[in-house]
Amino acid sequence: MIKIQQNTLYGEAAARIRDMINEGSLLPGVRIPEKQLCEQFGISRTPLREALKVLAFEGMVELLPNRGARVMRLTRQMLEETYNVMGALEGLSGELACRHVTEQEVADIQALHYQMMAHYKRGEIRPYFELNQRIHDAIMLAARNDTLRETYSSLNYRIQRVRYSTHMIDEYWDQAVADHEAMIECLLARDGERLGAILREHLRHKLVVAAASGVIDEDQPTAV
Amino acid sequence: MIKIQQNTLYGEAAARIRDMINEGSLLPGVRIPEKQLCEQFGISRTPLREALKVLAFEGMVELLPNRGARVMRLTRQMLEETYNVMGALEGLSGELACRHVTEQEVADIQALHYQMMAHYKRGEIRPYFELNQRIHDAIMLAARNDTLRETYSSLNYRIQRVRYSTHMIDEYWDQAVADHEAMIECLLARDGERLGAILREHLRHKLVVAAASGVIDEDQPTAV
DNA sequence: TGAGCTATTTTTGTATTCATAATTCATTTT
DNA sequence: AAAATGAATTATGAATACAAAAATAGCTCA
Repeated sequence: MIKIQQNTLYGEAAARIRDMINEGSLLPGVRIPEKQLCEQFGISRTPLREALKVLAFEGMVELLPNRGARVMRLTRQMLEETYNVMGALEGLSGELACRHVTEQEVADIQALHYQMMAHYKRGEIRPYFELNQRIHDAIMLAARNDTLRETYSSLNYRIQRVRYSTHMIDEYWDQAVADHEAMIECLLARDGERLGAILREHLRHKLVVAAASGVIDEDQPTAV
Repeated sequence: MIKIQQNTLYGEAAARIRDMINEGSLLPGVRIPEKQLCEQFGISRTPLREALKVLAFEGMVELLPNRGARVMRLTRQMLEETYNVMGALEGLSGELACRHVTEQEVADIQALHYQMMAHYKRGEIRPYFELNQRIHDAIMLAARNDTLRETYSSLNYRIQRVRYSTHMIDEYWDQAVADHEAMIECLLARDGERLGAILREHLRHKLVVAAASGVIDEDQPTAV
């Protein structure tokens, strides 16, 4: 099967750089040498630089005039800010989802939830995370607001690397699962206000976990 | 006074195109011919194209592969979506502002408020809008969350053209002023939750005004 | 030997050029 | 005459070339 390559070079490049940052092959604070990446991707500098512009706007890299691009460092402050904003957005997604969600979607989300619970009980963290993400995505989709979804997604990119490297402490994990139980109840009852509130709180808990995991650059630039 | 030209060509170009869209010299849906703008700005295509990438990410223009850039049209749907998201963000700004705002800032905001009220009583809509914007900005600043501010600002760009062209009906104007009175009270009482709720509602009212003003492209693409 | 300056190299920012896809216009055919 | 096809033109996407700024290295001189 031939993949239809609708994507432009700069879009492709942006995606790859994003992945590299999230996977840790490009470390926070380090310079991104255009030439090297061009060779690596087999493209010229023009589309690569366009990609960097997009990523800069996303907040993945910072562009210093005449001094090139650097991978944005996540300070504790920034992470806190981002989680707060994402909390507000997820809260809205919950409210809107309760208004627009279909029976079918609720059923699907419930199914995902039970699947997730199974992984939780077995202590399988990776699959748990996977399902968790899919549930949140499903709620976001049910909100029927693409602007919201894109805004959220853009912020989410920035902190993916933290999420990936997060390892759960049991206590927080239990709390997260409890949040999810309550979320399902709200969805069934179409209680948007409460679902919104839970989602906001839910993100606040996640922040604590992320902060504890120690992947954050403290505000004073540590080397690298 | 010499303006410090820290800005790059692409940043300058992006700003100018933004302004052109907001002022109406580039109309929704029309193609943006690269060559023409290059001549107009006196720059080459490279920085201009970089500018378009940024604007595309902001949601000001849409980039169709091999078919160039078009000014994004504001459908009713999009406007509604955007106002919802901005409402959530302003709501958060209110909550955070009540936590972080200084006495001095509250006093400044109050001063702006009274200034605004004076214009309201005199029916001076332009200066009223100006002060109104500054009050919201001040609250946003008091929230001490740059991520929030930038996210909000990016969405705000998209709908500036609607705001500019909005003419107030007395009824809505009265409502807006009432909202503002309540906002000041909340700020003084540091009642973040209520301030947040008011701001969310406040934006909902603005949507009604914008929708009524008829500057929106309906979802079915009208010519142009 | 070390500090400061200059020259060289490297890298970034911008312009130009080349290739390819889309659009337009003319011609042909039904 | 209208529709369809194909050639010419134009615009976009990407690569290369050039200019300017920053980083580096080497050199001089105290």
